[in-house]
Amino acid sequence: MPPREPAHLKPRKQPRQARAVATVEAIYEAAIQVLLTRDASQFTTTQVAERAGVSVGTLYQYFPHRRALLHALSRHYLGRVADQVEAVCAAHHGAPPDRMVEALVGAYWDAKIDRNDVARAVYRSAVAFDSAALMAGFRDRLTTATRSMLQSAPGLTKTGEEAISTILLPVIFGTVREMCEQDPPGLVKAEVRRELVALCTTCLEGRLRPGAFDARASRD
Amino acid sequence: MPPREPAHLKPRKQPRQARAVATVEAIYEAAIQVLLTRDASQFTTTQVAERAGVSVGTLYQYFPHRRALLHALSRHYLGRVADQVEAVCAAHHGAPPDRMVEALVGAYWDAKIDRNDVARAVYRSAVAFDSAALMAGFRDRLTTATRSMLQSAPGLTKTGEEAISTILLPVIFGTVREMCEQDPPGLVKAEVRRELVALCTTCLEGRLRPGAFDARASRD
DNA sequence: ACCTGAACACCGTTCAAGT
DNA sequence: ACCTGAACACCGTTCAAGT
Repeated sequence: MPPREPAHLKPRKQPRQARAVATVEAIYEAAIQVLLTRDASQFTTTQVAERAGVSVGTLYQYFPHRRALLHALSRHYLGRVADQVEAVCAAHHGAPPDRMVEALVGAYWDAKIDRNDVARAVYRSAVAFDSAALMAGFRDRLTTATRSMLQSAPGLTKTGEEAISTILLPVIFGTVREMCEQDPPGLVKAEVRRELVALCTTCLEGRLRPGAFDARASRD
Repeated sequence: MPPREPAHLKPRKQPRQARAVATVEAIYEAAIQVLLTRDASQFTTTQVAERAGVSVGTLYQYFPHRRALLHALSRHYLGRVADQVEAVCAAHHGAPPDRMVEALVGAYWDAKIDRNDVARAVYRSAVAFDSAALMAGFRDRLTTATRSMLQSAPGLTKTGEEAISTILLPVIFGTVREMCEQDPPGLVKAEVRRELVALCTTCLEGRLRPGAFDARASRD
């Protein structure tokens, strides 16, 4: 379980009946749509409620204020991405280092880029209000999962693992974010993804003890 | 000269007298301060005007609406960053490839991280309203400057230059952005910067024609 | 338990009046 | 040429009334 959110951002109450669940789902979906319109300052509770097909009062039954809605939306989405990346990392414990990197970049890339629209909406909402704590928690989860995977790598020293975690994650997070926001043609994205994997792999190989290269040589 | 901005975002009029120039400066400064408060949705014209020590009416004399103010602020700042990077790129035409990379990363890093507060404010304003065109123009300027520098590199083939431009800039932009927003301790930042330069240099070296390594070997 | 929508305070924007 | 601040429309949020 991630840490509880601060009281002022907590959802006001949980839906109990089925139609209430549907209402909350509709509000989330509407929020994403509205966030993706040109001017994010048009993200008004009125707009969201209207698009969700409920009255403002209903929205305020579940979310104490606009920021709480944005917070819940980001939390929901970032949690899912973290789940996916954690699973992939866990599945690659003990794998050859280059496979680890490929898996990590791939998992994060897919989670973000495949739902490009949601990712962009969340990036927007994340700056529209202050979500530093939320993002920090997200980064922590991925950092922990990554480091624990890397620590299981054959031939990677402890200092090598530390150094690499410092640079690897900012590079991956940052590059993927750039792709989400620029949203270039598919071919360019594919090239960037390939190059990113290559870049990170090279970076990792520089940290391996000499003998450990063998684990890789057997592949291509 | 960069391309003209769309009519609806143009500043309403230019200050002519000295006190008017001071007024506009004060508005920019106040806007940055307000953008840096916890909740960016509190970026209200009332707040900005109050902090700048002028009345709302004055603000609206120069900026037709809130978004135009944000746009002008970003434009002003991004223009300065692009100027700096372009100058550094121009100064390194014909330099050894690894010096080029170091200079490029360094120039971009310094421009962003040294004025961390302004950079964060601009990142916020850039998503608060739709600034896709502004950002695209900024990227284009830096891409052009970078490619023209790299084309002058001894031993770099044309396809090598293209491939590297595709990956190099997203990685640098993305990583620096992560650092601006996380704002980790100085030591961590220094390490990330060092590693980023190393990463990009390695990436570049992989594209050089064999003989060209000599240009580097003579350094360390 | 859930939903509604009128009501109030506040912010974006305008404009008539001032120096 | 520049500045002011009251005025109007609209959005965030509440709450009394409904099923």
